[in-house]
Amino acid sequence: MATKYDRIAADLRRKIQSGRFGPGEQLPVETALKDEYNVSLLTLRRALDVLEMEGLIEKRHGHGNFVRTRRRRMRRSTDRYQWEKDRALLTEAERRAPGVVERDTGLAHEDLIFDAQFDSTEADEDLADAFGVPVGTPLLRRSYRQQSREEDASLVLSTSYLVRDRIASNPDLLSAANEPWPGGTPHQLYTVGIEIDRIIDEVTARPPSADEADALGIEAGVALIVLRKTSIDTTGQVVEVADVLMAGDRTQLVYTTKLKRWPT
Amino acid sequence: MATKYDRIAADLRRKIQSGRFGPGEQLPVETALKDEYNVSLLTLRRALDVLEMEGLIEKRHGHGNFVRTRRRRMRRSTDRYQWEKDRALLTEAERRAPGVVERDTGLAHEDLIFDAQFDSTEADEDLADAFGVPVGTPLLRRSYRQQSREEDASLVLSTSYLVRDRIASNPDLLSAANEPWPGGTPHQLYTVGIEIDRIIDEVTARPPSADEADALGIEAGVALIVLRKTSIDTTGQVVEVADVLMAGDRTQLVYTTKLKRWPT
DNA sequence: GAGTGGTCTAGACCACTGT
DNA sequence: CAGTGGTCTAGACCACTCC
Repeated sequence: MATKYDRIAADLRRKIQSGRFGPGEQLPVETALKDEYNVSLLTLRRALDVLEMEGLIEKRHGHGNFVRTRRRRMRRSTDRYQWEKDRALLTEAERRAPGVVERDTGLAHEDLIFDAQFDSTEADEDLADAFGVPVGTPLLRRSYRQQSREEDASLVLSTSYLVRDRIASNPDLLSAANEPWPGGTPHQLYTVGIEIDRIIDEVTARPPSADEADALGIEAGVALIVLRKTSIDTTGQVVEVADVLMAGDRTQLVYTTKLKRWPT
Repeated sequence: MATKYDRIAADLRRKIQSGRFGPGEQLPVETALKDEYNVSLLTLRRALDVLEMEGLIEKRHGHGNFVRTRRRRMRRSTDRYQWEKDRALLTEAERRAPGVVERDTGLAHEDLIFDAQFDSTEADEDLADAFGVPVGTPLLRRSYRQQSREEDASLVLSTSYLVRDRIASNPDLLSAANEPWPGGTPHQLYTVGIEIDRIIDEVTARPPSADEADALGIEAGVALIVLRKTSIDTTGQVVEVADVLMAGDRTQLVYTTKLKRWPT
């Protein structure tokens, strides 16, 4: 037999999906629902937890429980990679034009909060393997946060790693004070003679940890898209490894695969 | 101030990540932990819920709470699309060789459970938009489940849509009895004169609904990768739309983007 | 059957949100 | 300040797992 809270959740789910409770609408208060279903408050709240986890409702402390409305999604397509690379060869004035984030989100520059922090670290086993360098190799770690001002929620949290020795010839690259860098990473690498040849995206998903949920401004019931982006230069060397975290409910990754034609 | 369960969860998290409790190891029983932290059983269990949601521990009813071990991941690369397309031109004997799922998972055919169900439906607004046809257009819906026998957990749940009229010239394509079809969808389409030119993957993530968690054999604390795969033929028409659900903790999608070289 | 986690209750008190 | 959800307790009883 299903549990009480499962049956209550199923009933409410049905009412939401049938439009009995519409998007954005407030559910009856918990004490009323508890009486309606003849259960204890805890059991009723357990049922609501289920729906929250499924992303169907949103709990607002001191306010009420509301049916979730669909969020606007940021589309992040791989076109961005070619676009960003091409931009690296433009003049500085041209590179100062709106960047790749504005392109993905369709938001104006003023609506975005940008934050960068740099520090030094050493390659652990995972990163050493990704870069093909010995464990302990000095790395530059760059943490970025790109947040939409209006929604008060972070869009993207990314941590980028570079092998320190390979970029040290341009000291400007070592300081977060120069961020946001016009032209982005492709241009930064260009200044030290590196051209990116291909980029490998590895995508998984998982629930956010407490810290990540906080940093990304994610509510319960939102999954995390975890993207490891590996950039390889024209000599076949891995030059950048970036771990990118995005809220699953407001992000859509788009990948197009062009297939070779059959022989006629 | 943080809540009691948050502080307990943080303490246990630290102990897990520091190796104080190693992978696969059983945590102390709940009554012991409750006494150790001087809280009620419910509060202690709330702390464990947090860790379960983060995928750090696994609760086994009647047995104990265990530190999660990392799962083996299925890599699903876009190479599969070209590989599958090329296979459509082979002889039937060759097409009967292990298919794309075996290729992704590295599992033998005998280790896989395959299940297909076909039925008829009509294009709703979403699908009509995707196909570029009027709402109400008759569609063939094909639901597939591919499951690993040994892990007793479904790997992939996918729902594929085809415009019925475009494939009806080969009645064999309308019956699930002919699944698994040697050579897969690319060969099926080949029999009605369709060649796929490119495939667009749109990736998002969200928590599973109760049904989906059940169907995919997912535990709490696992996110769902949701992939919409749109196949476009050489005339620019959308020929197949598939919604693919995968467990986020055991799937890794791999996309490689080759960039054009800078002019020298 | 002994030991484990899962569900559920009734009630107290705290914290946040709006007017 | 009234109304909402959030945390916490102590204790009862049920369901699963393994020996």
